[in-house]
Amino acid sequence: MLLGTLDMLILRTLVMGPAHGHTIAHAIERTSDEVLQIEQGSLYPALHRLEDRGWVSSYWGLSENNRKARFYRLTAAGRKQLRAETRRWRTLVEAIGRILGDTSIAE
Amino acid sequence: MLLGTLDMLILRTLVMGPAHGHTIAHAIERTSDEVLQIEQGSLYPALHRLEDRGWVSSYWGLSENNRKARFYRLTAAGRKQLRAETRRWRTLVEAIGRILGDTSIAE
DNA sequence: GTGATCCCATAGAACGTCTAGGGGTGTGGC
DNA sequence: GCCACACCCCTAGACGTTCTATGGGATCAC
Repeated sequence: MLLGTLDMLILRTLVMGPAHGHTIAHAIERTSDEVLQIEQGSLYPALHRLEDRGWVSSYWGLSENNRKARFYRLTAAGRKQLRAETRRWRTLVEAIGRILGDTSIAE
Repeated sequence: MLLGTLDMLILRTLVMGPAHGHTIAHAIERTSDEVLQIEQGSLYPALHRLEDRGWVSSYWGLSENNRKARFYRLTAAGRKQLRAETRRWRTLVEAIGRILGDTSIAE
């Protein structure tokens, strides 16, 4: 019901420009104040999945540390997908918020 | 990463008092303005899971429509679990919100 | 007595994620 | 020169939740 959120986070991160896996993971962890932890075993399958679906494209390059790294770039389709997923996410959060309620009964 | 949200919603629904599966599902769907759809194939496994973990207890009774129905009641442990899951949920939503940003770049 | 609605349930597939590995390469200290 | 360490990529297999598909029984309206 709420799977696939990682995909959205990756796509969102790539809006800032192309990046490689290691960087993407750190960016997400840092921006979330370490709340979100991105395991490598989740990250790379996700990147490959996104590429298979045409939402990102990739190329080999050199990292800031002079190491071989695969960079990912957002495609037009990926941008569209991001918009759709973001909308859906906000809708879901709002809906769940209505159920949890504003009160502190369950808080 | 975000699985198990259904459990939280069920527990939250049971705060209002004991209920049976059919009612729980409808309550969640109605409160969410039909955004959330609860499939029976997700609902019943979830209820059994919650009972196995001691977060709800169940008993047979009669529904408002005079039909045999299994009612679920929140336990003390379930209440505690709900508080924990709700806190975690809010933390996650906030973290993801920081990544999505307030701007409309990706909106 | 037929159809619709209510109610419970499960098997099996699907999917994303995690655990637990494996490997290669540049950098800095000794 | 060598070693430790951080950087960087990758995958197999297990796991947990959810969905699809299906089954059955019981009550009510007509």
